[in-house]
Amino acid sequence: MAICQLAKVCSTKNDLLHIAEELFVKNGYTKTSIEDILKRAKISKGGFYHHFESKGDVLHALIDREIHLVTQEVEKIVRNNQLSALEKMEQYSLRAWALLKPKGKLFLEIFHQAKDPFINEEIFNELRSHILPLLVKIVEQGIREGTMTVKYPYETVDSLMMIREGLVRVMPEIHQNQQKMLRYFMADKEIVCRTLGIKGDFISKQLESILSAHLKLNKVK
Amino acid sequence: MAICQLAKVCSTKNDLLHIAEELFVKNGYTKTSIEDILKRAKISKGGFYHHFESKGDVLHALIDREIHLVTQEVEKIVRNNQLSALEKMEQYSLRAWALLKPKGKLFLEIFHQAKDPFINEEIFNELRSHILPLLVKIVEQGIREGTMTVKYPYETVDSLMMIREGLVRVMPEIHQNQQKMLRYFMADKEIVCRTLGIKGDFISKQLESILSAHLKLNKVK
DNA sequence: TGATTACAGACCGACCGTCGGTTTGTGAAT
DNA sequence: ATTCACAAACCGACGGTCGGTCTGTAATCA
Repeated sequence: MAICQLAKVCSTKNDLLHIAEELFVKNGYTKTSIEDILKRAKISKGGFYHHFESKGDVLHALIDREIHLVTQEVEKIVRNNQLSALEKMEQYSLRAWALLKPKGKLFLEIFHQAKDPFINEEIFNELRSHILPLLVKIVEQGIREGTMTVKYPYETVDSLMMIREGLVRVMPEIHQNQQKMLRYFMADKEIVCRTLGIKGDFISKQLESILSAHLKLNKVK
Repeated sequence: MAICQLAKVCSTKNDLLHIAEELFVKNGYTKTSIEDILKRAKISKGGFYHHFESKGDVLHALIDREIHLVTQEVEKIVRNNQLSALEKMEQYSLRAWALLKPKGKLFLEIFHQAKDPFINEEIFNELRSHILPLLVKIVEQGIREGTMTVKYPYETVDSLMMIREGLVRVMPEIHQNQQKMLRYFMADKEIVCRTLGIKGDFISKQLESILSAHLKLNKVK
């Protein structure tokens, strides 16, 4: 019975999170009122505020949940002793570009493009505090291995992340044109190579797969 | 009398703009209510909405005004036939970093650091649509002159602007530490050189002046 | 004098968040 | 088994803020 009660508790909170996620994605954060969530969840204001401190609290919970997932993914890459720094950076880059897909599965993927400055700011800060240190480790490894030459690893990686963040903002515009998308992708690849002092080819094998995924998704549209 | 009347009109509207600017900078856009502005301007709601369509309209007016100024400045640099592409880019870079000063004069300079995601989004889009094409012209000139090597000028410059935009967001953090500031500045310089394929030194003469300006301002703090 | 301009201020509706109160479940004492 | 004490989950009316609208009005101009 105690377990049942606990399950009920979690279920309600999860319901709220789930519904909020759906509405936030569908209508945007600012345009979604708490009452909208209540209506769908068939719960009262009091019930809502029993589980969450504020509307922003729900957003935080959603973002935290997914940032955690992404962080774990990146950590797995960084900790893999089998991989060279180049391979690690390649895997991360592919993952990051996958995040820019027009139709993702994660809340982040969709939400990051929701044009809601509040959310973008939140996600940007969270990614910066969690992912940035991990990427710096990769670059430091690259420097040790002699495949990268970077004077200011932390600041450079930070800057590269800012580009990705900026790309998210302009993605709606870019997605409308496959040629554009391709150019931005190639430019990004070039920028990463140059800023990190990587010589030779980088991201070649899986390039087509990720690109074709983008293009396919655009065709479906 | 007609002139007097017209002058009165402009004066009231300018008063509103001026007060709004002050309050926005001081308390942030979202935290400044229209009534705050009315109180200071000693005007009624009706008066306000006679001159502006909405709260956002005031913001637009303020941003537009200053974007126009910045655009003119950059245009002056781009159109100066005396300058090489490198010199133009150098001048722009210095100007851009001046924008990151903790205490600027322009509304943009202060406001850009106001932590209000809405504003940053606005300014980002405006800068992108007005400044980006101008910078692309510089890079194209650089390519013609053989001092720059860029495969995707538009996308690359776009990315560089995204970095500057991102820097604005984290400036409050960076400004607290002179060493940090210096590293970010140097990293930025390096990134610009590498991504644009610039060989040799870039931004050297005026480097100290702009840096010392930053550092002095920090000391005063 | 009629029309337009430049305001004044009451009012509206949407929204976030609070608060006192109720129900439901839980564990212990009787 | 029943009662009691207590806490967690939940209800919904309400307060207060804020952006925006609407009607009224005084001055000015044609």
